[in-house]
Amino acid sequence: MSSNPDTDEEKDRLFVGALARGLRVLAAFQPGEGALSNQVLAQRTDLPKSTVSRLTYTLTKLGYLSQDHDTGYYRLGLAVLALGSTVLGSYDIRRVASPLMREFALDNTISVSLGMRDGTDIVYLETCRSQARVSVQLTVGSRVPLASTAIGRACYAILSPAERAALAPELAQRYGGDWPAVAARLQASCEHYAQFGYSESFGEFERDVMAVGVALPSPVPGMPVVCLNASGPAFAFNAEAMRKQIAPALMQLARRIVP
Amino acid sequence: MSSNPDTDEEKDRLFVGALARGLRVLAAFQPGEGALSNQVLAQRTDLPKSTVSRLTYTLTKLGYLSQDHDTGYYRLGLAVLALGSTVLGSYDIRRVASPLMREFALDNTISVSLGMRDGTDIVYLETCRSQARVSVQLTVGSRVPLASTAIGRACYAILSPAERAALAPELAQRYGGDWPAVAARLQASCEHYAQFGYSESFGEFERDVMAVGVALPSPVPGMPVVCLNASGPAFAFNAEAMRKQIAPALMQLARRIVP
DNA sequence: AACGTAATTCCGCAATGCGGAATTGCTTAA
DNA sequence: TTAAGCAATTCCGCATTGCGGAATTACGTT
Repeated sequence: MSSNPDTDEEKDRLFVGALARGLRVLAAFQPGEGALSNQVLAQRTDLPKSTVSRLTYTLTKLGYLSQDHDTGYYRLGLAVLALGSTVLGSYDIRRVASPLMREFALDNTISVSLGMRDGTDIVYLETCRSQARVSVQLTVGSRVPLASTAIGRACYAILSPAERAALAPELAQRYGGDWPAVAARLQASCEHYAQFGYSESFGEFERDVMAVGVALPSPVPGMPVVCLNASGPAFAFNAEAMRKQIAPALMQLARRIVP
Repeated sequence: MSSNPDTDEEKDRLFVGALARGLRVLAAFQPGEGALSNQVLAQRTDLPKSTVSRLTYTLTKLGYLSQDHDTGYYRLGLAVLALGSTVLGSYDIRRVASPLMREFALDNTISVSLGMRDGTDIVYLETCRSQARVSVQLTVGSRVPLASTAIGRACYAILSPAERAALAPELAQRYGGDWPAVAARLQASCEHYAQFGYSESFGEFERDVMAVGVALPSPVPGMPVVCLNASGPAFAFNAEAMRKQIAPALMQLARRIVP
């Protein structure tokens, strides 16, 4: 009867399959999309139509989905937004960091972001954009790869050897044949971080975007590490400007956020 | 066996109780809180401890909760944040509105917010804060009452008579004995809106905070109405400044967002 | 009116999720 | 070191719940 893809979970008597299926429906919605039909939801979740109908009915009653009166299509409901903002509100560091980040973005005409590691990704907890236009408009909740971004490399640089060892299989799976080259660049970035106190990603994650990253000192016990990223367009910031001006300012911002 | 509080739902064969219970666990977390124990979750959700254990186990496996290694306490996971930001990303209007709102906040040294009606509340979809300190630090996902806020009154002002009639029982239930007085103020606000094109809330929702609200024209078909709010401290903005300077500028902003 | 398709509802079935009891794990006090 | 207290987890018998395929309904198009 079960349709979980993970056979370990199929045999896991503690796992609540109906809850998992319901969340799978919510997760079927992608950023930037509008409303989805039952059929699309069934396709994306690989669930039977009657199962999807029951789940969408329940989620709509609870406010996690809303149904368009005209088309019958579904979109994520405001109850989901409430949960999302509750997550953000649970990170104390954002209250301290946000005003300082806005000031930094203004003073330096650069975008600055705060993020946290989640597996081989970094998830943005806060982002303050400069007025300059850059290609990637990353927002809170966005995920970027750890291996090719300045913020990700800063996070990786302050992992313990045990944590890096635990992460290696996930990275290897993600990068496949490219992993040796990626690993070499990560190692070089660690050395750079150890020597200079910040990491770099110049045009590697996003073409023509220059970025530096810094880890916040003394993370809260029991919490994953949190890092800062400053990024701007290559036409406005050359490598020297990033190294001589932005990187020191970002390290100073980190010290102001966590004195 | 069911522990749903709504007896209609208990008898509703289409309703998926396990999903509802799982979401109830997620909704137990409040903004500004950190991690919660199993016991607190059981208390807040009114579910047996073994039920909560099973649900938190499932939610943790799926990334919707994360468990602190030291204390065993739970906090909302980053998968919830992803859903929250997907909600925001599904509102096209935010992409257009956000840059214009930031510019407005800067130019006028005032906070500006975009919100949508959800029952008798307004939910914030975007907020751009001025540098001036105000008491209420509302963020995306925040709910404010429709009846006592400028943005709420603007939303109410453009509801059809049928929509207002449908909303009246919910408002009556919310305000109880105060409802007649609240209804009178809402009615007066509608008349003000009809005459001037904006609504006011001077020190009514939050002491010493002056606010005006405007509905965006021609809402997207099938979408709830979206409104703007501009608010600042009374020491910086008296009634005349709000009426002569801010309200016209906000109406102009609305026209720039939806030409 | 007929057809096609999406969506919902039905219904028989048994797996799943329930909750109280039992057990485990941890901290604190004696 | 031992005992007690409490939170949290796991067990387990039970039957409700949720499943998915079939049937039905709803709607748009021809």
